[in-house]
Amino acid sequence: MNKRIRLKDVAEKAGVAVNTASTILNRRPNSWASKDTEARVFQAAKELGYRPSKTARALRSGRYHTIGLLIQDLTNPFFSTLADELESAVEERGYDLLVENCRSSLVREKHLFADLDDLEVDGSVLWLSDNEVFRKELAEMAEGRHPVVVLGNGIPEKAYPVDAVFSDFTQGLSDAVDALCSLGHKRFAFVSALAEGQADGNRPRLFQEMLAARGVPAANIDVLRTGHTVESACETFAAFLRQRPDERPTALLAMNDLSAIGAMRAAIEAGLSIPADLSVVGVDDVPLSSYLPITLSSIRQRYKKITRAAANLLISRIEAAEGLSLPPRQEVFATVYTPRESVGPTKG
Amino acid sequence: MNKRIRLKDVAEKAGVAVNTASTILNRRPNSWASKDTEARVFQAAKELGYRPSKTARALRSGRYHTIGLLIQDLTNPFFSTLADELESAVEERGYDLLVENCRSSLVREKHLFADLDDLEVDGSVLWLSDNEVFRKELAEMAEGRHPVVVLGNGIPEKAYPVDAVFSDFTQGLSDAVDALCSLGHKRFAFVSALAEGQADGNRPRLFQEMLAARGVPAANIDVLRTGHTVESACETFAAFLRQRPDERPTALLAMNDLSAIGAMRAAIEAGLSIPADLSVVGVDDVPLSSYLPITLSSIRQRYKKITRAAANLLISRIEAAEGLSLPPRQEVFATVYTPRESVGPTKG
DNA sequence: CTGTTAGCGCATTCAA
DNA sequence: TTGAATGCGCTAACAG
Repeated sequence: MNKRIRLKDVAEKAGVAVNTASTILNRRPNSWASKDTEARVFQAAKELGYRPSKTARALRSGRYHTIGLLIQDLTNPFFSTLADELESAVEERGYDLLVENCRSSLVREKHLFADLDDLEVDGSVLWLSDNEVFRKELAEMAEGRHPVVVLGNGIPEKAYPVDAVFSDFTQGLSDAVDALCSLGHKRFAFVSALAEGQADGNRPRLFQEMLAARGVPAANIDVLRTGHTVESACETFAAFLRQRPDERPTALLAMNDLSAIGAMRAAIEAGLSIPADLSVVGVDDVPLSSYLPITLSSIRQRYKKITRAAANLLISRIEAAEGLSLPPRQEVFATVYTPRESVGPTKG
Repeated sequence: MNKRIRLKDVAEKAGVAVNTASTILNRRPNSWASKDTEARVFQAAKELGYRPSKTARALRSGRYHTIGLLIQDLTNPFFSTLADELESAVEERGYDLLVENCRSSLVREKHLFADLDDLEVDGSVLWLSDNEVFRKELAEMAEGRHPVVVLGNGIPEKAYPVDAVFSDFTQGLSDAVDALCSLGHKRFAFVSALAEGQADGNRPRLFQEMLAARGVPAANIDVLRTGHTVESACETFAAFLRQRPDERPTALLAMNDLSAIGAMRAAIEAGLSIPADLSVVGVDDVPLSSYLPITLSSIRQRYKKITRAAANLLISRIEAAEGLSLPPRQEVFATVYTPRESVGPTKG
């Protein structure tokens, strides 16, 4: 029944004009209204329970006080943690977070990306399936008035035309490889978790090069392509184990914790014990990893740092004076290898 | 610098008036515009790359084509799965989903709840920490024009004044208890995962009654209160195990999978083996549960059914003729006990 | 079948 | 210092 309270109602109750109320309630600096009127306006607003209409404000001002986050799969703890942290980060700066969930579909990703500047947000943070694929579109966005920052693993060879925050994969990976090699591992599997139709990127190569530098020939490395769900990693690795009863790898590195967990499960079901028969390392260091029945070694991403950096880059750009066009910036955070129970020496 | 394309631009290009363009683009039924004009309008819209402003549309129509979802903790796979499924469900009906994350804070929950009808949504789905606490406010919402459906575990003794979808806990719980008892378990622990300051509700009592019916005295049941994170469940149960080196429970039931995983971890670190020394049952059946190194027995909630039912109830109410006021409806879905590796016979 | 008009609630010129 | 207009982009009455 109670109709919506408008600014007009507040103004009337306080005995002032709407714009006066507006200026006061928004604490605009150039208001030299008397202390008394200010008090009256605030009082009226409070008594009436006035809530400004975000929609009207947005329509008028073109500002939404909201930032978007595009992620691949909300169901993946990595992304939900990322969303959670980013929400905290932007909220401190007075922004809401709007999550755009690709649900592991590349075509959905295309659509969401295309609709990005149609979104009611002031800017967006993007964790794309593959930044390279969108390089051209990103360049176009940089021209437009929709600020964007891309996130990702690994530093691109050529810098992107937009703000970016990356995890530097090499440090953590290198430490993991060192650890595995010094534990005597000689045969490796690499599980790259990818969406359907997605390219491998340079990760497998990076892994191979690191192992090569430690004397492990490419022939001793099996590269498995799986989807990025637990299920698919489990199935893929199970199939692999079946068709390879001997000459099996003794160490496995998966591109994310979910895949690592899936592969671990497949190994267990195949009768292998972890880490005695197979050492497993994941990537992301999802909160759950350290609480699994067999705790999972992982290459940790710095969630807090990444999200805070992204929030800062994006919001600074949003709030920068209109004309001012900042050059693209890039920040990089190291990853850290975190050994846990899932890694141990080879039996042999 | 490409300015925003407005409806007016499309209309001009097509040589019609704005409202004509509006009626045509929105495929309103009462438009008897000539096929030819229609084609011209669509063509113009396409060529110009017209994207209607949701903000303006919302301001004008009071409809947002968005529904809100209030959850306790996005980081908890149960809630992220719920969000994911609900998003699918409402999208099929042409709505977006806006996630409101309490981040495990009851005060934040209060705020989000209070701001609910300030939100730019047509209605909301609520998974509250405790429906009873909000009973009064829910009744008020039912009066207002913000449709709401509450979700939850367990059927309330007194029906709520709003639409509701519940998981019926008793079936699954009863089956779990049966299974545990027939495996010879005599001493039990109950881990109720709660936010700080949250009441236990009737769950512990329900559990005790079920066990009593099977001849297990209350003295054989330890009720542990923990937070709802893995960490807190792990710590709480670890502390419990330390102070109770003997007379330990041989079976544990946790109010959600995350707590079950935390407790499981604590048991393992205390040197117990699962299920030989301790059987563990969770609630929710989070997707990950069946892929853990020791797969977790769980009382499954029917995510798909729950979210679809919620979407139907809410959207039907939203789209119901203005005047028509539907009575509160309630739907209930059974839970199903899903035994896995974490449950086995007692050693003794 | 099409065009004109009047707001949705707010912020922001301008006068006063 | 404050009040009266203007319009953000769109939809929905109307009247043509």
